Amino acid sequence: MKKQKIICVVGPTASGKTGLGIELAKYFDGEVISADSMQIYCDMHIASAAPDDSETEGIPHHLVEFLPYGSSYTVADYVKAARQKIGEIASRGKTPIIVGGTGLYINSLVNNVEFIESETDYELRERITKEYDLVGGAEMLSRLCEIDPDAAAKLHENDKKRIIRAFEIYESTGNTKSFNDEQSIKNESPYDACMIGITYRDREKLYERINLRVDLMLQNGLLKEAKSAYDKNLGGGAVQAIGHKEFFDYFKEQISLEEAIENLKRSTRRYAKRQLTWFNKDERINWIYRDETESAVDTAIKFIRKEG
RNA sequence: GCCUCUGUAGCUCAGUCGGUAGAGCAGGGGACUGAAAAUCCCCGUGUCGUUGGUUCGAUUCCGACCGGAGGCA
Repeated sequence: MKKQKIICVVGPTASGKTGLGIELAKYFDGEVISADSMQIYCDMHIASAAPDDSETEGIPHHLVEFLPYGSSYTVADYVKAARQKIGEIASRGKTPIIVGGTGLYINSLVNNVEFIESETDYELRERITKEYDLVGGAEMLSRLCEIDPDAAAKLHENDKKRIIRAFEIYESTGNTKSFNDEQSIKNESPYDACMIGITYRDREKLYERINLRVDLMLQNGLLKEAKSAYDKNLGGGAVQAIGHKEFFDYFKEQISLEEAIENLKRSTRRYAKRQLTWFNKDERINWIYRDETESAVDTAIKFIRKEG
């Protein structure tokens, strides 16, 4: 079977992924699918740095700003939706270009991780969480060790979310997490992905860009957007967005605006670092360093040509 | 000009009654399979301002000098 060719543009926040994705789409007659866990939501256009119509130059962008603020979404949902979009774009004879910074989403899509067809059971999760809070992480981890020693060995007793999830999997499917993980990557990926990574060699330069971008967001009305998110007071994935939550303490009059802005810049820097950790271990990625190359687009095109 | 305080990690500062030093923040590294912009783990050697002196030994005590802050003139 011939594999579907796709292009993936990854990298830390503020590195220029969006712009590169659009340029590549123009060059290869493509359409963009976002791989960003925050750009999926509505009402956080500024904080999530979702592309403006003025930027996209008519290139269709998929999986962007389509979910109501306050709803929940999972990797499994994302992969399902992205696969469908890839199929649609390909059937139009266009090139699918995945652009985004959410490592988990990209990896799961490209590596063809197959998730079990089932909804998240929030009641079950809550029940296990209560148990965790009652008996503590060490006890929970040792219980996990009884049923799934492989998974337990990889977890730290403070890794609450993952310990809980391991029990969740066991109770809802009857299988262990390590068994499910193994099953999930049994089938070869239907995609032949050319991975392009974009960043700065000099970390300081990336951080300068981040600081600058935060200032720009503020000029564009970030504070107002954050305030309206704060007033909504809803749950869901969007409340975790960097760019809103940093202002919540300011709205509560617990910190100054300056402090909030500093916190926001710091959160963004740390996030960028985590993204780099994620992508750096992926050997398939062809890296472009913006501070060392004349034209990121030309370099990217060369990489893509080389891989066919 | 004189007096007082001060100079220790990128920043703010502890500390060593003389045996070459440690916190917070910043930062760095790693992990990641249904919350992932989330979550979790690990990481502190720096001419102790410079230079002389005392001492077995000085970042610590003494002197001079060079920065910084304040006070008196």
